[in-house]
Amino acid sequence: MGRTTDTRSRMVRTTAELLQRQGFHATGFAQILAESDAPRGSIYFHFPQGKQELAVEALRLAGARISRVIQRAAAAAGDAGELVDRVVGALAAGLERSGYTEGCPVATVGLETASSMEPLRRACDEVYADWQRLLAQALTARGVEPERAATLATMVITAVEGALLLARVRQDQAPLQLVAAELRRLVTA
Amino acid sequence: MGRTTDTRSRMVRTTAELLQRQGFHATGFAQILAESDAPRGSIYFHFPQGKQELAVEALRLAGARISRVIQRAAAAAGDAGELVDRVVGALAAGLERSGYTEGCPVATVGLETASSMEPLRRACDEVYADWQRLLAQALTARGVEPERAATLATMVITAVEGALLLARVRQDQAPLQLVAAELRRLVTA
Amino acid sequence: MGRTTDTRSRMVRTTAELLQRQGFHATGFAQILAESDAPRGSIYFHFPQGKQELAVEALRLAGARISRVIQRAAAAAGDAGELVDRVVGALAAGLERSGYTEGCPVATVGLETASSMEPLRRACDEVYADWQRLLAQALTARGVEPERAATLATMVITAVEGALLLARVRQDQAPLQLVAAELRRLVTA
Amino acid sequence: MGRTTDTRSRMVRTTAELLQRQGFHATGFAQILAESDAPRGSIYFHFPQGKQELAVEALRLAGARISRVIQRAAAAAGDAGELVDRVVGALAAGLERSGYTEGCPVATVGLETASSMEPLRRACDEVYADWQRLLAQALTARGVEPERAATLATMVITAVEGALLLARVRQDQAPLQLVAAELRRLVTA
DNA sequence: ACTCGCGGGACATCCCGTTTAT
DNA sequence: ATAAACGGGATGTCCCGCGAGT
Repeated sequence: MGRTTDTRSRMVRTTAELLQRQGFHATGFAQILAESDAPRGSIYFHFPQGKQELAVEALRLAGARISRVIQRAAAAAGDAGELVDRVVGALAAGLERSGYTEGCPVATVGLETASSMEPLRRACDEVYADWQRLLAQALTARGVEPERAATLATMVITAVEGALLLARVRQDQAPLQLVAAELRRLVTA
Repeated sequence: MGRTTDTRSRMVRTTAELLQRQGFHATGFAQILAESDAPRGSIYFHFPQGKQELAVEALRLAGARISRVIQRAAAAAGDAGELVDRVVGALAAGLERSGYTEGCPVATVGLETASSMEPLRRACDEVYADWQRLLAQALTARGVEPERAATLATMVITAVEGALLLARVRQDQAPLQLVAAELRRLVTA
Repeated sequence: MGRTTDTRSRMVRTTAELLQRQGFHATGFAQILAESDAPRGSIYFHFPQGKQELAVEALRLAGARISRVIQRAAAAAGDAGELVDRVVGALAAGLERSGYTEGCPVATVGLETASSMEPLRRACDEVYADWQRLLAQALTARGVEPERAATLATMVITAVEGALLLARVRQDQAPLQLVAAELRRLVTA
Repeated sequence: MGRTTDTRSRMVRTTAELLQRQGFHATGFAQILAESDAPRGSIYFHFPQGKQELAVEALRLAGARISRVIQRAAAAAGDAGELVDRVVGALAAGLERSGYTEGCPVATVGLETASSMEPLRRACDEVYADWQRLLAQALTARGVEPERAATLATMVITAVEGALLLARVRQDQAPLQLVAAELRRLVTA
């Protein structure tokens, strides 16, 4: 990590946004360079492995951002139900703010992965694993039995991921809210 | 006229498969033509609007296939829990059989959609709506109160969609099974 | 010639218009069929030699239309100056009416011709020769010495062709009017 | 930087030649690249707007070449008649040398322009305006009254443009020589 | 640390012409 | 006379990756 140049981190941030909105194959360097105002010559200096390397870093950045959302929710929430509410609320707000284009920052790439994109698949996997760990911890801290917490954390992630997908495709927050209500009951049962 | 229109439907079927595995932008005509053994000159005869038109038709076909899975599960299942089991089981089997490449046949495209791909987004939306209707009907037929059935149907779809995503990215059926168990309890409560 | 079908003559008329506006290479069958509302299967029934055959016929039709303009002007004009005025006036009106897209109906194709398009070049050549004959006749009939009439007819055609080109490119009738005035003086000298 | 930018100007020069001979729509990148021995990958580096941008530059280059012909003729010519002779002579020589394929370097493109090709139309317009200015200056310098010089300059251009068209279509220099003789008399009157 | 220019393959699209069947 | 389907080559465009030159 260390001290990255401005150009480099601007490229990563822009790429994260574009991957979230369009996926890997629809995102070209032309757009990345234009939106991050970076020079073409810098790509293979900063990212010798090319597009995949840049994408992996962008996915990690985007994943970490959501991790922080979960941590903040965990710090602020009283009970498990409120935790779910805060997390879903933050995601729903982002989706709506972006005109239903920015859902889960790793889902699109995760679904695009083929055998030639293993590093990307792995990066997505780690992001989900990280979120699951954080959620399970937060639930355990609220008195849920550890094994049950692990199960519930996975359930929350899957349902929210699916709800983000449906909400985006329908251009309507309803699925997110409906799922939030169900999950609230589930985790507080 | 020959034995035609065979070509056309072969193209649609092949495209459906490729969209499921790779998404829209990673799927090129070269691959579609090669795998469906179709002549290049026929593309714009059969699909004057080009790739999007073909993709819309492929998505509808793929959506209808899952609709039939749901209907068969509804016909065979005793209670609501068994219904969920059968649906998830079929999807999990497909995912595993394909080496974790064939998850939901419309999710990838749904997440790739930008403003210039409205017809695709709409097609995905309709597919999900259709599934939701079928599931809600099946639950109502098993004694669930209609409004609750609608909610549960959406919940089932979102959780399964998310589970298909996690399972694919993790290359492991565990999320699907875990979600199936939770949903079984939820719909039979 | 004889009695052509409706479809056939509609195709020729539409093609004439498109050749005048866009030239040969920019005019495709798709557009011809759409604008003439003709069925695709008719092309090679009516025009076995394909696009060039259709274009040759269209050029002849368009050439004959201008020939009639010249003949009408000759019939109505008093002196040679008025003759020039009437011809240029008709062409200028057509150019303006079409939003500066319809200049000379054969010039574009004439300039596009390569060695593989000999029939087209010849058709254009004949059109110009026809116009020159008609103009020379009309001038001779007004007392101009035959040899001089031939020269002046050619001069009128070249200057008007050039003026149509400049007027179109400039989107302004000025070059046509200026040229008309000069030619009037020239032919009445 | 190597010996670069050589490629770029070679592309422009080749394009100018092809536009003169075939027009815009008949000129493809394949031919441009082959005849200028340029790498395919450089097109959109040197000309981000694509074919139109390249064509505009080619038209300007070709226009400037004729401008120099006019300036040289003006420097060398004694009276206005000789000026016309020298200009027409140079154009006629080029036309004949090329086997009646290279007439006016901008006329074909000028006539092909549709609404989607505005930059091309404008480039042609400017070329003609430039020639007209140079010719008018040269005539004024030879004692012609300024307003009359402007008119005559336009007349010379239109007649020569038309003559280049007829000569090309007829594959015969006669129209050019005939027009040259008439113009000589006109400008020295 | 960064840039210019190359390199050439792939993309979706659209072309004109033909064949086979009415 | 027309239709349906093929046939495949060509179009302009855009892609990602590299290397020589500071």
